[in-house]
Amino acid sequence: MEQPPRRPRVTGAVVAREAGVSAATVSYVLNDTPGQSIPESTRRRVLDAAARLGYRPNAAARSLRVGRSDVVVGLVPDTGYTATFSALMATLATSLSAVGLSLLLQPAPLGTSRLAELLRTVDPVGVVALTPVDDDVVASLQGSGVRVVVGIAGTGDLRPWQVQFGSGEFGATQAQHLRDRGHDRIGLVRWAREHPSATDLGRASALLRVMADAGQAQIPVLDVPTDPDAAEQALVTWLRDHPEVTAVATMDDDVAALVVSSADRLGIAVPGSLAVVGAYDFPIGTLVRPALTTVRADLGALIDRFTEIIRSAVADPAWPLPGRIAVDTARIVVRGST
Amino acid sequence: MEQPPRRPRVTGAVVAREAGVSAATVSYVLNDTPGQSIPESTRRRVLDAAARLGYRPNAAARSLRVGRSDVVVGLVPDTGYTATFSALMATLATSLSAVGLSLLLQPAPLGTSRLAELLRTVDPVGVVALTPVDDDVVASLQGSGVRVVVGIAGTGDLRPWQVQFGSGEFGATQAQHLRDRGHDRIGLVRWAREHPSATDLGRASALLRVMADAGQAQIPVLDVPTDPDAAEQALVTWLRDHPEVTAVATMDDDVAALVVSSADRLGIAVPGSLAVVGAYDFPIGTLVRPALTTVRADLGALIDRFTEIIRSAVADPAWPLPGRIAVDTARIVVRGST
DNA sequence: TTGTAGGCGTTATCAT
DNA sequence: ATGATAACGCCTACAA
Repeated sequence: MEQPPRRPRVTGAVVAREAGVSAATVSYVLNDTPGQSIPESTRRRVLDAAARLGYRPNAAARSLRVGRSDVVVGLVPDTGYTATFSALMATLATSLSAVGLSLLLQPAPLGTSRLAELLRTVDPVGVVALTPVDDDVVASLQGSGVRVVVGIAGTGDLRPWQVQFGSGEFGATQAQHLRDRGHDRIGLVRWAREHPSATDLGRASALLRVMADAGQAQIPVLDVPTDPDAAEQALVTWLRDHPEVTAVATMDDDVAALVVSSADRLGIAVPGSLAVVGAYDFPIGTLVRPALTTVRADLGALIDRFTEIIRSAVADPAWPLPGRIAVDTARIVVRGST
Repeated sequence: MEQPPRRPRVTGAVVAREAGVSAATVSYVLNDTPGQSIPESTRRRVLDAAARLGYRPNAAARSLRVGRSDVVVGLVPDTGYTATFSALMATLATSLSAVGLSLLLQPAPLGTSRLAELLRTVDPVGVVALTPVDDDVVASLQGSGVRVVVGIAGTGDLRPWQVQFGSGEFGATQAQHLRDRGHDRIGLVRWAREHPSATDLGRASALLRVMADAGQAQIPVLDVPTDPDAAEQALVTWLRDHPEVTAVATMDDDVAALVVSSADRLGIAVPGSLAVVGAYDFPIGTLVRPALTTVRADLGALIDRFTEIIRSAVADPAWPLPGRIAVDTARIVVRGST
């Protein structure tokens, strides 16, 4: 097995020779450089030659010249990288490539120094952070030619260049849906964790905010153990202890499915006596009966927004930073459980 | 809100000036160029200067010079990009970055022309394909300086530079486990699809292969409709029609969970009267009772192998292509359902 | 042992 | 309207 010979590179110079013009002209034509008047005939000759030879501009040379690459760095969590995030990144890659940008994945969390290294090496034009970024990281980003940073906000305030995604709105959307269905005493069921994540907390507080308007000042919360038997036991006890609760919102469809099956065992009718709304639209949601009403992120909308922000930041040298942007991506999917 | 000023770039020349040597010496020291004898004192001065200034070699310039980048392109399916694949890519990114390579995600399927474009623009050093690649794509890869291609094999023969992953072995592992448990009449349960995928077919044939040795020449197959009610109906009927079946292997844990709950309703004891083995270790598997025995990919092993292959292909200019490689990554996770 | 010089492919400035 | 030419940062023969 031999390494095959590398075929010669088609450079701008080769195209220029083929078209009978200079390399500069090729560049002008191919980039539609403003302030140049190229006659249509020349233009055609260059375009034809480029197409015929299959010319592709070299990314490295271009980056070296303009001092910035076409790369958008995607910071992905090194743990808890969910199917939702993954779908988002894959789709974002498609969407960015349509505007001539490439997505380069980097696992996070990255220390500031490590990230700074990366930035100076590849000169990315933008950063998409699916993981929270610290202030000092953002500071190092600002000095290194990165034009735009869009990210997922955790708790706390949004930063400039950040787009908020998920968490809080999910809770509000769940609560709103239950209110619309006439419920004013709802409960929250989550997985028991040592330390509740920012998402957990955000979800709960959003729920509380919406329900407060409906006259419910406090929300009973159940932290479900991961062990199946203990989980069902806990659920059964909790449901018995909170007869005033007519609906529950859950952190994800897995717990929601558990709630439905426990209610079934207790003879509690769903959604008649207890409404259940899940989250993330897991496959299990369509397998249980009744099928789960759930909340999921409208990734299409989010990605369009991401791409548009990045695109305009790249295209316009004096792009006005948008300050804070909030994108509401939570969508309710109504099925049988509410 | 203003665009902050870009701080000046730390180039090799700057480091050279700081260290009081020439740019060439800096390059020699930083790259450990063989055949050069640099005194320790000079060496230290250069290293110190580089560290002090935070020097990072520019990827674009290096690529331009060397004619090849440090980028490994990852071809990801634009549909059916599962959590498993995503975890694989994220981890692979980490693992590659440890050897100085970057992962650049590209959505697939890409037509040959589109892929060829990409290759000529970024000059990747390797390609990791999570999606099957056609012969002509491989051909175009060979001519463009790509040093290695590792991929997921579908049906058919493995190609040189390809590493096989998943599918077939899953079926064999499931069957082997059930044989070990004493079953010699097993059934296969999958989701009903218009066109069975290569994975579906591979899984079934591997199952058949193993069971043939145990004296079972044919395997009853049930294609479960996605509608929940129809699904349970189909399962109940099928279980009644195949009393000889003492164990079932399923395509994933979602169907497996469904089998368990249907068996429960029919009064069939699991695993006493019916053993069930799922696949992919979905969260639902630990939520049902009995918890699901399942098969999952040992991604750690796979990624180590991917990285090692890529690393050596990149490091050694005359890397002997390994022909075909098969990595067995299927691992059984024994829980209560078998 | 270390420095000089040339070139990788592109784009931008300045002539023509 | 188009063509030389320089420069981006790095690597590496070759010269000193």
